[in-house]
Amino acid sequence: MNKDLSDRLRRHGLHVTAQRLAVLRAVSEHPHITADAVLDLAQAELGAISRQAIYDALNTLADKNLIRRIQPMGSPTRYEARVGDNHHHLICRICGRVEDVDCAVGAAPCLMPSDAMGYEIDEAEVIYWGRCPACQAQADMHNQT
Amino acid sequence: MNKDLSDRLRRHGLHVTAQRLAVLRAVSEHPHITADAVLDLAQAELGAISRQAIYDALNTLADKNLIRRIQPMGSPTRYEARVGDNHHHLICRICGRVEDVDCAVGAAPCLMPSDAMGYEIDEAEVIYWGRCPACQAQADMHNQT
DNA sequence: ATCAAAATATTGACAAAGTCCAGAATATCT
DNA sequence: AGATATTCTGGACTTTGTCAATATTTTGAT
Ligand SMILES: [Mn+2]
Ligand SMILES: [Mn+2]
Ligand SMILES: [Zn+2]
Ligand SMILES: [Zn+2]
Repeated sequence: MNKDLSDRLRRHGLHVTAQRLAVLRAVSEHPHITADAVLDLAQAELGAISRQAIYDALNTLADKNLIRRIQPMGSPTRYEARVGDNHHHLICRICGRVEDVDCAVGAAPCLMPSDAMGYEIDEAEVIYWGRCPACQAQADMHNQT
Repeated sequence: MNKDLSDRLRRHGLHVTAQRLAVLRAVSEHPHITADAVLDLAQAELGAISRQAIYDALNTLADKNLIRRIQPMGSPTRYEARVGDNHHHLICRICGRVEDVDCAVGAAPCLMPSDAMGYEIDEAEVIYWGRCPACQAQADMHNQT
């Protein structure tokens, strides 16, 4: 319930506000959600909340690592509350579906590129692009002779 | 020279125009360039070219796989002419530098996630995030006691 | 409970990166 | 030369997000 979310905020040194709770709940319950969709959910929950408060909350939560951003090409930034496991994503080129994928080799193996060139790497962001089963079926329909 | 670029266009079924040549040259000679920078270079080369023509050319070239888009967080879309080798990128969180990195394990090994979930995967996009050597040095300066 | 300081939220303007439009003009290919 | 493809103009418009000044809320110490 709210106790859980409040604690998460407090543990990270953040004031607990209705706005942040609504945003954190929206992201927790809807993985890979856009800021716009968060706004809709939060407005439904609170009656009113400013767009700026949404962005403030999302940015603060991301800064404090309570949530994570992903930014697929051609889509606005998306947010998820599943953090700390360096998991990857699988995105359909046709319909935009996003799936979570566990790290391919084990615990964050992808942090090791073939040559780090002196960089101090803290994250490997991996997106697999393809066509989801539904969109494949759809395409097959179309190709029927 | 121009012969090379023209052939690349023709081979992909595209009309050869001064605008497309200028755009393709800009991208080929400046890996990870932004649309805005392409506009500057093309204007310098041709005297005049519309912003719309830049985007038309970039989108057409990307559609035909003559160039590739990458879209790092917090930066506008970037374009590069190095295609077909599924190479990765290393980006500095501080200054935004972008480096090419060869595929980690061999020939596009990353196309295999731990579980493809029925997706038909055609690309694995990998971005390593970190701090470049210069930005590390800068930070160290600051931390000097 | 009360109160002040610090942190947040609201509001409205603003900005960046693109897209869309639609007819007229031009260039390319065969 | 003729058919087709591309570009130009240039403003309006959209989406995603930030900025800055002001108002409100939260927190922790009385
Ligand atoms: Mn995820
Ligand atoms: Mn590259
Ligand atoms: Zn799909
Ligand atoms: Zn750097």
